[in-house]
Amino acid sequence: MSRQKILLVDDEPDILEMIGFNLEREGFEVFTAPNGRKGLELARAHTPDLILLDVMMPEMDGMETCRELRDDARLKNTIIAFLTARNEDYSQIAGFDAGADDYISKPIKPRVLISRVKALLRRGVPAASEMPKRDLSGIVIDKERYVVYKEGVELSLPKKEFELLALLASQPGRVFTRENILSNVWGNDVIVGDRTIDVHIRKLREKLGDDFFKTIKGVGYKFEP
Amino acid sequence: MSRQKILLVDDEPDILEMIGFNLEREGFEVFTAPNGRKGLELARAHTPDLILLDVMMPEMDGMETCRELRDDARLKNTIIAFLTARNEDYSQIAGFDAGADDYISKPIKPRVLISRVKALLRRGVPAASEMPKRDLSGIVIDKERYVVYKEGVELSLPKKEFELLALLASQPGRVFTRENILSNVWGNDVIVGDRTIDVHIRKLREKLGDDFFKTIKGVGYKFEP
DNA sequence: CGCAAGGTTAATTGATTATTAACGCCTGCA
DNA sequence: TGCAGGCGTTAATAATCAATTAACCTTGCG
Repeated sequence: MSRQKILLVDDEPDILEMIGFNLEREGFEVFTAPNGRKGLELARAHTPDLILLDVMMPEMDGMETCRELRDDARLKNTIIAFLTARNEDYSQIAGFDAGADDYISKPIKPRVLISRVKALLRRGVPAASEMPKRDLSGIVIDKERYVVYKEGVELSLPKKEFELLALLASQPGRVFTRENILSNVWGNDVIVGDRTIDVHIRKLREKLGDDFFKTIKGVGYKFEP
Repeated sequence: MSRQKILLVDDEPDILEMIGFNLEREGFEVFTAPNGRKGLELARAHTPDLILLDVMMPEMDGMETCRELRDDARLKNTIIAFLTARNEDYSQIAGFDAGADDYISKPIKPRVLISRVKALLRRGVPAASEMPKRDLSGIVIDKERYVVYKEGVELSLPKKEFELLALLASQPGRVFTRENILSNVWGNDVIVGDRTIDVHIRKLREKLGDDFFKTIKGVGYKFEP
């Protein structure tokens, strides 16, 4: 197999050099671009396996670039990871449903980055996605802050509601039985009635929209973008 | 809390020892059995928290064992994970609906297995699912999502219909008697009239196409791709 | 033809979930 | 301390949808 190609897009030359150097040392073929437009060009020219995209860039930012990348059939399946400054306001990101596969916070130690990159390439899916959980639906769940963004609008849900949402959304599409839900959100030894779950589901539907939560009668609930 | 108990059932002594050793080193209380029958005994004796079940075994295979385990009230809630050889033909896996909670492919690195096991015990829900999706001539059955795709189009069937389909499709071509069907989909102690099955079959025919369900008069029904 | 086995349809029953309101229980705060 | 408000829970009721049945129809075959 030929070397795997990585495209690195960031407006800071230092970052490009530093990360690029480390990736190359690991045997990857690295392309770098200082802005979205150039990045797009290179992506189309080389169809990289992975694209690391800084979110904040002049001229054409990460979000915009990502969307355009996703519009290119040949890049549909390319893994795209956003590089974000730590503590960046996720509500900025939440609004855009650009289609990234993972978020990586800067600054990041080269070794850590390398292993994230390798994991992404190996699995095709974000490993332990560091940050906001995208759900291809304008809904972002930030466990760290106990906050949910719906189309960029911040909602702060009560604990149970949040945890229920987080559980369902952890595997969109998967049906969780009431049993599943109880043992995960409430714990194995707590006894609460079945209706309790319904009520919380209802509150979530109220706040996030009915369509996201599907009832499978006699089976359970699932979250669908 | 006392140590969590894990029952490991596999006919290969090497595997038993290897996995068993690793699980014990992690602090679990491990029981091992070389076949389904022994496994069942041990399960009843110790009510483990998790059962790892090899699918292919002489004497009493994983599927069969699983079904029997599920029939035992005290083991109703025990987590059962199947160990399957990679690339095993899932169409062979009638245990599709035998009631397994997760599928784990062998060979698997001990470290990976351990983390899967821990996740299962912690969450009671499989993390990244290797649950088989049955694909037969344009019909895909996804038990995890409780959804069926017909030529890519998503259909969500009611519980009984879904289970009936899953049963028939678990062994395409094989005839299931009405008795078979009743005991698998409805359970041994439920009494329903004869026409009930017909009606469900009819609904399936309506939704998936007449041709898939063949009636063998005086015998039963079968599913044919 | 007449029976046996299934097929069809629509109505009925039954189970499960949705909804709403109410009740404690905390927490924060004057 | 006592009040206000948010949260989690439950109970009661309504609404929804699946499951079942009953009644009748069709088909194949002796």
